[in-house]
Amino acid sequence: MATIYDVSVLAGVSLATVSRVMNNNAKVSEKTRQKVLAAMEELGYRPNTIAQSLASNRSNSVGILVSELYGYFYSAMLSGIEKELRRAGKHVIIAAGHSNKSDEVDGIEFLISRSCDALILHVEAVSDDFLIELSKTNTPFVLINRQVESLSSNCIVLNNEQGGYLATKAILEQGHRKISYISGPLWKRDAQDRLTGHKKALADYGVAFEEPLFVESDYTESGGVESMRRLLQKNISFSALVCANDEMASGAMSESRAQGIDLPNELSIVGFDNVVFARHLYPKLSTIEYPINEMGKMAAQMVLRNVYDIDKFDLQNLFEPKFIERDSIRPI
Amino acid sequence: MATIYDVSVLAGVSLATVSRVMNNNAKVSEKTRQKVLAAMEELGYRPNTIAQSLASNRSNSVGILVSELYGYFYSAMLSGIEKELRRAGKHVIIAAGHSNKSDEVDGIEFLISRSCDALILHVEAVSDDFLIELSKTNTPFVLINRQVESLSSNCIVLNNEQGGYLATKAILEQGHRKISYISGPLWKRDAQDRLTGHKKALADYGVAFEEPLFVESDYTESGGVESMRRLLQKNISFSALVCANDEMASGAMSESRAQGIDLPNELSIVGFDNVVFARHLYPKLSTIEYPINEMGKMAAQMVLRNVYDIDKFDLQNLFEPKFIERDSIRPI
DNA sequence: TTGTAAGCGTTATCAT
DNA sequence: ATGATAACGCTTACAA
Repeated sequence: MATIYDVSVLAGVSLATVSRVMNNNAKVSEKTRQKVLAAMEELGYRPNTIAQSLASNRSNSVGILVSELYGYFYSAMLSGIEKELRRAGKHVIIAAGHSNKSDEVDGIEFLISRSCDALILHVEAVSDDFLIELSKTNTPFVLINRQVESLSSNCIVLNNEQGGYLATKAILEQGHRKISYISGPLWKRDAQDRLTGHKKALADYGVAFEEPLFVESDYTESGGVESMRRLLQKNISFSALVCANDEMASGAMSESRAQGIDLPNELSIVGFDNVVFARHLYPKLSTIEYPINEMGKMAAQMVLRNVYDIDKFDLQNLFEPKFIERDSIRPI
Repeated sequence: MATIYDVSVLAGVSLATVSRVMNNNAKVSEKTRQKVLAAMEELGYRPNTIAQSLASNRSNSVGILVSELYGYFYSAMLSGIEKELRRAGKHVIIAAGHSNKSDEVDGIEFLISRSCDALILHVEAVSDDFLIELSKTNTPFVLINRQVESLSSNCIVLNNEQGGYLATKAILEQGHRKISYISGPLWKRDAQDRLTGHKKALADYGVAFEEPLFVESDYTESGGVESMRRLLQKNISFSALVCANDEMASGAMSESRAQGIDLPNELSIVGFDNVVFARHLYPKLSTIEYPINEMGKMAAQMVLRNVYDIDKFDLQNLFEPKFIERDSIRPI
């Protein structure tokens, strides 16, 4: 592999000059620039990025920590990040945190030891205080899906409350008044917010929130079937169901059908997240779109701007969900 | 950040000795080792991986090229790769090739310029000759889902023919004899192989392959609905349908239902790939499992063994699919 | 077993 | 505008 030295010899200039034309950050006469370019071309020269990093103290790489590599949600996020970063010539190093504290901490240390210029983190288990401490080190980061007050300008979040509101509103507008709700685990902020939105929508339409129609679950499909079973056992009627995510909606749909309920005629259902299989369900699930790909893209732009001083982006911290109408809601 | 120099001073030894205990590749007396370890601990020393790479000409990183970051298939593959590599202290750099030649070539060059020690490639557009040329450079690679004869020991592939065989066999065993087939694009090797398996199964059961029951499509959901429409228009009856992937099966199911066909009673369907939404379909789709996560893991092990000389793995090039029984096939 | 010192391929600070 | 040359933090002969 040709080095900068080979180029300088062939072009008959110094190392420094070659470096200058590569980074074009200093004045080089057009004539020598051409000589150098020609030499590079002839040698098929490729700068050694490792050496560049060592010398410049910049790795041009950003570390990404996601909970899992697997699945629609994270892959959409990664895809948004990678595309944007790659376009700017940066690259991504990826680690998984598996939603537990020690893996998350390990992952972060790993990424830092890899000399990442910045981090994009989707962490769940680590504490706010840990993140605040981390912000005092010299590796800047942005947080996706996590709101830490004192770091808020580096946080990118979805307006979950609004999403919860929209889901329930869509149901209410079709005339439903007896509406059950399957929630995510309430220790999670997003589950809380979605529920808050739900309640607000009910209030706006003058419908009382009824405790018996509510069940807290765990965001999984099996949680959905179990919750549906519980709801049905109570023997109180309801014509619609809002689920705090699509997984649970899928479970609830299976269980409903198993119990002989005709979907969507006897029961309207709405989900949340718009995961990929939502439109493969039967009936096709109406749900709330979670623009995670966009949010990943924004995270990338945020580091491009804050860390690499590429100033052409408008930054945005809060993303708005929107309602996706399909076939799972019927007027009453 | 503390450097190896700081450690050596504090421990009262030379740089070289510190390096030796880090890499424990040379004899160091237990006493000095302890001194060094203590010094590292005290300083919170973290080796600078960039400098290590430059000096050792090893980056401890492996480049991954996938067609897309987005979606279950690739995320499952990445997840398998990352987990295995990370455990060995290597890390992954990821690029996307978008199934087109120029992006694939760019991606590969990008990864090489990042000094990856090895590559794991899932490429579709690039030619065999290109890959053969690439194998002459000094960056070794393994190929997932691609068979190149002269590189076969570095190829990891699924036995697609066997998968096609199993899918059709499952249908045949339920007594079906009029079986239609929606194929993937036949310029793709996997589509060919799956079809070959299908034909072989038919032959084994003494059923003739009938051209009118065959349609070539494109592996997409909309291709599935369109193909189903074409099949139905022909007005020849069939009691079962095998689809060369789950996407098309999903499309075919929607279209069938739209045309008033009662699934699975009037039509049995089998898919291929076992993508995540397969079990969310209604009826839950019986399909062929594609162990892509395992294959990713194997790719990582291959690199670990061939490039990093970690010798504890049994390598395997061919993976066997298996039939997943769910609710979409009924006896005739 | 331990130390010395020459790289690794760049960048960046001085001079010129 | 260009050239020397000292870092950057580590590995690895070669000596001792």
